[in-house]
Amino acid sequence: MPEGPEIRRAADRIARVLEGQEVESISFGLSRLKRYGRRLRGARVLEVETRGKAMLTHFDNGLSIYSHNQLYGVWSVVKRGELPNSKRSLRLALHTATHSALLYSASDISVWPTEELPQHPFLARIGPDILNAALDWRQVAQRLHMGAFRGRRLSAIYLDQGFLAGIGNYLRTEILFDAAIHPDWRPADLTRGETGRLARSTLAISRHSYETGGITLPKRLASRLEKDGLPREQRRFYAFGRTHHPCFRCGSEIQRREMNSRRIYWCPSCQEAP
DNA sequence: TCTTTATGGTGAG
DNA sequence: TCACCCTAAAGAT
Repeated sequence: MPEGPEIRRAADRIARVLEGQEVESISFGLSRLKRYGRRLRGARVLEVETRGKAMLTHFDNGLSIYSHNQLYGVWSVVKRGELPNSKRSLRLALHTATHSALLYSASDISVWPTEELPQHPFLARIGPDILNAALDWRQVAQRLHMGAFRGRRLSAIYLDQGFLAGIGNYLRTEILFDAAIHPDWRPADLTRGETGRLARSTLAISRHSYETGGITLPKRLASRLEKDGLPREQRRFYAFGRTHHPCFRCGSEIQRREMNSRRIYWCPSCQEAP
């Protein structure tokens, strides 16, 4: 569940069963964290929030858990006593009287005094959260033209969490496709109209992905493809993972390229190269 | 049993 | 840009 929208949905599920509840017991799978089991038992969960792909669980005793799922972490929320039989390694198990929130496989977990969280090396350097409702497209457009970004290629900017936190490899591809802008462009060379279009797509695609649980295609197109019998994985994205398949807009073959060992996809007709 | 791949991130040069 | 860290599943042998 790696990108911002999926992390935020997991946080929503966890918040529903944890917020306001007392921790009956909590255990950590990583040995360096075991000592916190005792310190968090009996604390009450104040809030579960996300900052990009990082999740923060705040307790009423002044401590917070920072967790980042990287590529592999998976959250599971179950009724108390219903441990899933998973082969994955259990890294965090937080139990209330009625439910358990379980984090598997993640390795980037730490416990912080809440007031020191701003000093966390990741949190200290990330940009605004892509799902922050107060973030408006004009601010995104403005960020694209900040000195740190305006001369770099969009393909690089859109993976940089310092630009906007929560975008990952599939949102990068999907946002650029939706805006019909090739990943090799630099903000400095975009017209005003293109910048605005890109900024709007950035927010629209991210928020849509949050609402649908990771589908970036518009609902009408997605349900038409479902009627056509396509399996779920083939009716999620405009371009991501669709190498050599026809573009949904123009029929051209979607292209794929390797960049920093990450794959990026685009339509050569809809997204004109610089 | 091996190698590869993945929706992520860091630090050196 | 590259090497590396992290973990698990899928694919190749």
